[in-house]
Amino acid sequence: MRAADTATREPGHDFIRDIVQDDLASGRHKTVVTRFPPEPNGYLHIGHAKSICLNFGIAREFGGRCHLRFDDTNPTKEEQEYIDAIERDVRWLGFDWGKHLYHASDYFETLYGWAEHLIKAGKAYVDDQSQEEMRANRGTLIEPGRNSPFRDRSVKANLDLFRRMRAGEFPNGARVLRAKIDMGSGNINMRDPVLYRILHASHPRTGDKWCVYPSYDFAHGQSDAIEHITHSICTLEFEDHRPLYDWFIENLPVPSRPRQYEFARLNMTYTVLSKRVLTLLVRDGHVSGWDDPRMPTIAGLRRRGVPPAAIRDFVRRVGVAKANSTVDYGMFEFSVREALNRTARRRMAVLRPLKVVIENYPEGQVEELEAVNNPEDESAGTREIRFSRELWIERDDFMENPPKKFFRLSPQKEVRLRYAYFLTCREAIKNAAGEVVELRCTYDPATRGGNAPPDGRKVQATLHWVSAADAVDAEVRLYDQLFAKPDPDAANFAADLNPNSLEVLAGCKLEPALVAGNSSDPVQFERQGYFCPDRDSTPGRPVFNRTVGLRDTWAKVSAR
RNA sequence: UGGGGGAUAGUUCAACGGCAGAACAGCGGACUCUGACUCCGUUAAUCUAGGUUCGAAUCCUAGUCCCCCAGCCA
Repeated sequence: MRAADTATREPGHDFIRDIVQDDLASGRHKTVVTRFPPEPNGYLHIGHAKSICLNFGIAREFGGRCHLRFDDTNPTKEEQEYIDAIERDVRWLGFDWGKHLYHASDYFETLYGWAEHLIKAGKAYVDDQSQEEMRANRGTLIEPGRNSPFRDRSVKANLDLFRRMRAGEFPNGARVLRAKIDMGSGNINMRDPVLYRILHASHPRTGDKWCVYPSYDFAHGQSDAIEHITHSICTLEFEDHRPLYDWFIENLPVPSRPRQYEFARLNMTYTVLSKRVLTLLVRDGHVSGWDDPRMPTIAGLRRRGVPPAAIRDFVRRVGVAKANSTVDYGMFEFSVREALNRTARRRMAVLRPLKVVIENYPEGQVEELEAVNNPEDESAGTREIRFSRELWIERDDFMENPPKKFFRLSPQKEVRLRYAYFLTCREAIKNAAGEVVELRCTYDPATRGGNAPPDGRKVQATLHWVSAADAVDAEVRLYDQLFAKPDPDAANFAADLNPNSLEVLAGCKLEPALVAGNSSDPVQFERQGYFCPDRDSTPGRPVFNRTVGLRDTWAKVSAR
């Protein structure tokens, strides 16, 4: 596991870490053992990252270990692709399960034996009711259920039927194995929950060996016990499964007694973290795939250029508690910018180009000017950038009739070209439609390198630019929120999709250093944001993704 | 009308009977060859009503509001 990136900060504690600490201090446990238990039926998202950081983080902080365990009890929904993606994403986030990679399916034989154990103890029975009958007899939230007519079968009959279920004698849905607990319980999970169902389906790991599969409830706690998990940490919706979790631990000859603790799952504004919805977004083509840079999946964030350290930092800031909450997306962006600011090389790129011709700059002359790679990191060094008579600047950096607070270029106004010269706009040339298509400007040779001239003249703005003769054309993809509303409706998510979540810019002008070396590292386009090369790039056509924009005070001021 | 949880600045999280604090967001300023970064300042909260106590966010009582549970999903 990688060293804490937050070493200089408070260690950070929460009610779960408090419990772990107490259990260690009191001697209840010698070491802490946690687990991250994904079901391989989709890709991991930022909500899972919270659980991953919690479980692996606790193991690291308290000198214990954390298992990666696939909760693969439903072969009708699970696929090898997801298994591979999950392993890749957990590793990428910076965590390592060592040799502790497990699957609930590793325990199918043991689990099956424990089911027979329950039958022999008179605590489980085979139920022949149809799904509809079971539902009808389960009662409601306020009315108790009714016992199944098959509830009092003999142990012998139950054993025989259950073994024939396993042998494949019955079709899907014909019978289930149920625990005999209490159909009158106020907790619906205790109303004779299903332990095994018949599923004639091929499993990614066990193939066709089984046609009965344990339910989540019958597999999870027992898997924890087999692995000697000390603290089984899950989300709030499993809180009322805990009595059932404990019931199995108490009624089965399990090798250890894990305990379950629940915390509130992560929610973010403008974001849906529901595997069902994410799956539909992919399936119905609303996004290009699980790793579409607009997706809140780990794979999407990675392609977007978000560093794993930013995700860890975000999760740490959000904290762990039991109250349902929705985190402001801005808090995530803050963590992303903070991580990138320290590490990203600075480069210049013009996204929406406007031609500048410097009338007093000699035709054919080219100069090499020195530029800093990262002001936050001197060891990143410097690079040379070429300057010439014709340049590209950002369209947004020129206004013919600027408002009062506009510091950038306008007719007769002087600005600095970053690392180059002071530049004054002399004339804006328009096309027939009245659009500005070119700026005629002059420069001051006394300001070489961007330094203030001897007369002490100052300038209000510094613009980025790219030499036209040297610029590399590129495609740049700008992303906005996938959803237009801060609280999208998961039940009808398509209606809340942001139609402008992707903006593709062609003909962007890059400084050549951006395509030299073929690096996949994140970069800052100065004054604009953090970007990273996309895997769609080809040698002739680089493609960049905007990870996140820079904080933009001007945009806020100009909007008022 | 059942069972299980939860309510502290706009947001997220602390405070574990003893001065309600942080981060993000906001606002104002300083600095600046990125309207970035950084720095400084600042606005802003204990769900309600009672009670116990020298003292209550914290303990007790009664309410209010919010979330989860009726898959052979996890």
